[in-house]
Amino acid sequence: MRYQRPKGTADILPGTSEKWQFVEETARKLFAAYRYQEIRTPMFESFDVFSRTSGETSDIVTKEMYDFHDKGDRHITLRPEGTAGVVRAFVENKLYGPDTPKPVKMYYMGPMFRYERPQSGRQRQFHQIGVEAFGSESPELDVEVMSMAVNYLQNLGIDDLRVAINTLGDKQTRADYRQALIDYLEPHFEELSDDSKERLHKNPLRVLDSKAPEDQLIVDGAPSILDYLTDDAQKHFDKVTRLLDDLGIKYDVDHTMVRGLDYYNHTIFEIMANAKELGEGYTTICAGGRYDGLVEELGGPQMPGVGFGLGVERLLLLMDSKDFQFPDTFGLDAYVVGISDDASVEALKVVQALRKQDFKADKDYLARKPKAQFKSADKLDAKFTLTLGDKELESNTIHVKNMADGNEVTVDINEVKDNFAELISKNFK
RNA sequence: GCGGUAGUGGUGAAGUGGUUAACACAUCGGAUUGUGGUUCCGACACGCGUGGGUUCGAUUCCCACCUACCGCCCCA
Repeated sequence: MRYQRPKGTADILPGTSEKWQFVEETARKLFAAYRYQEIRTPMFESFDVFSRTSGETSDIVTKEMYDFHDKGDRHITLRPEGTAGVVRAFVENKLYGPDTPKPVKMYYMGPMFRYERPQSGRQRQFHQIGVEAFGSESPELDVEVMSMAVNYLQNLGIDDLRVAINTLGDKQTRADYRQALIDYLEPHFEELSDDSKERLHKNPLRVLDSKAPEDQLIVDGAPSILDYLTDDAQKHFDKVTRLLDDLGIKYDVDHTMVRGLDYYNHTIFEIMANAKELGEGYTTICAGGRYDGLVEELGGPQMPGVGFGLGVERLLLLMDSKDFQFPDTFGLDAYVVGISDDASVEALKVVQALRKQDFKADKDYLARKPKAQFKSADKLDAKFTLTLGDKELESNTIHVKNMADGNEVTVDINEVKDNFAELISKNFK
């Protein structure tokens, strides 16, 4: 064991990669139905792209980012999330222009990087699937994005979902609320956990989702952001909840839910699922929200946006815990046994002919004895085992056996080479 | 970055300061010279995460490091 993979990375091996493909395929199909198109952006960006969008929250930028200087002394960051890069591309390629119909709807999937201590479902290289929609302030788009996320998870067999929503309102709302929160917390300063003492002035909203029990007590009595919404913010939020009701999407309003980033406004949401593999109770699998200021922040015009991201590793963990039945994609249709050097050559031709007909076919490449070859056929879960020996070679025939019921028949070899499907329907039930 | 637990073959694992590191599964070979999923027999650890130390001798004791898992910070 000379070399090992870097800390916090994983090899996705055959047997598991099929699950990934399935999850990705499901996303592509569903997102297409919503008219979202794929965008592929670089896996690394200039450090500034992320430091800018992450809003100076020092921990994220200094501690959690995978960054380095390249040979040209450019400060590079391996993307820690999808949104910033998509927004950068949106601006750089002027997708805000009149040529692109609004809203611009895009999705992405791929690896993301965070320099953190690995735990189950949290790795340094992990994968996200996400969507972003630009160019509409309508609450309807908020709800479309949410419903798409819910649909997606349901399609993957995750049904005991909890959708939690909240609003961060507009700038005015947040400024008012931030002050109100500080005013409330300051008298309790000494009772707060050390972490929350830190957070109080840096990012007071973060105190709200502290896990420390002593903080919980104080937070319970804290003012709610819902009482500080401006008229516009209130209107937006009301519309969102009404639309969710109309669509029959169940949700809870959690006024203590916040985001670590400054660019979010109005609707934010998290979708949680219940699985003991991911910890006690409901844990977040998907998170998203509206970010009307972000395009501008990266040098574009004033252009609203909304989106979500979800972690694929956690999703897969969840599906496994629910014993989700992935479609079987690696079953073999035919295994061709060749019982001599000559027969082996002919077997290769048969295998090729079958593959051309779109059957999954394979043969032995280790010059193994017939016995071992038949074992392989069984092991590989082949539906049919075709046998070629000197006997068959002479008469230009081939032996076909249905592995499920043991029925077998000897036929002209060209029947297999020309139309295997017809041969099966003719000879086997 | 901080704290805790662990690290033996392809896999699950037992075990000991000292000649051959259990057992099971898987794999390969044979019984059965052309038919599988059962059975029987046989083979299968460059040696016990890496490096150093203690010792006559270490996989077993000590130290450092690496990695995994759990918790904290963080969670875009």
